[in-house]
Amino acid sequence: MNISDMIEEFIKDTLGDSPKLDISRNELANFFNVAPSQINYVLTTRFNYEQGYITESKRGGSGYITILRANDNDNKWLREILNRLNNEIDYRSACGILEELAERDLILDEQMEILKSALSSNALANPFKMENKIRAQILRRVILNLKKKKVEE
Amino acid sequence: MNISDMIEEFIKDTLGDSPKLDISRNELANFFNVAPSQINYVLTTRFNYEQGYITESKRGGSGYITILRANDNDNKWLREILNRLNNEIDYRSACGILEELAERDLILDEQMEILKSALSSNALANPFKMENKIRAQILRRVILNLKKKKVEE
DNA sequence: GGCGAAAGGTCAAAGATAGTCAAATTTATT
DNA sequence: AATAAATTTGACTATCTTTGACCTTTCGCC
Repeated sequence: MNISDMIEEFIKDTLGDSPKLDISRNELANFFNVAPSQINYVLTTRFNYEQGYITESKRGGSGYITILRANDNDNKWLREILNRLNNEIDYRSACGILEELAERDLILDEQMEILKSALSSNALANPFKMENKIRAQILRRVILNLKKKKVEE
Repeated sequence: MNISDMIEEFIKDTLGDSPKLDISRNELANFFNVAPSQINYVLTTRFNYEQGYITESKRGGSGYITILRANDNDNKWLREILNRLNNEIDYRSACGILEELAERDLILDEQMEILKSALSSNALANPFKMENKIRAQILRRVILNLKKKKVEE
């Protein structure tokens, strides 16, 4: 386990169940005997949005870094998208949204890819009834895509 | 017996009965006095998926290679699953399959999670027609889950 | 308001691992 | 012996971590 991992663990332990934690970059760096910028490294690699965290900070005298569990209820864009999704959406548009989601680091590229396969016409074809049937088809398509990838490699 | 065979034997001995083993590529190479890339050679020729193993690794400071036993007959298993998916499948079973897929490193954990949300009853409810409607619902559910996750953690 | 100290931020270089690929060598087959 | 297959090596690449020099923002004091 390297130092970044230990700092990550320390922060998570200290955070515990609470929704937010204030730290002092310099103190933390000092405690672990690393360059202050390594704290930034840990934050960007392990406490980013994708991992479910958001950080805020202030510089200058009595500066701080706050680590928050991400809660993006007020993301306008997401709300708009959700509205649009009350209706239909074709495959191309769905892909567009997925790409935006990935662009904004709300999902991983891998997740985007796998969802594209889940949402492809191929997967959703069967037009009539039955959640279970459709779900089976989606899963089937996902697995077929996995196999294809394997063959291609 | 050539060196690759000896490395293979060494790894298998060290692995013993346990399901996984961490090694350091450089240390191992050093121990056997071979080029580090020979470790990769041994891994790809003797510890690959067909032989019942899966490997994971991380580069950089305190990097590692993990050797895991793969469950046998994955291909057979995949084929069975695909057969089953010609019919219906309920949410619990689908999750079971997804977990197996992740367990066997056929999909990432993140992909498993996102597919679970794509396949939830919530997502597939609307029983009647229209690929596009259902797709919209799936995407909607995925995004809602993104939002929920941040709150729950 | 201006200045300087006290935070935190950025970015690129250096260090530490692991991966890839193809050439060279050795071993097995025909 | 000739050819094919497996092994061994090394140069080059990719990724993750650690460090440090330099930049920006904020606050308190004059």
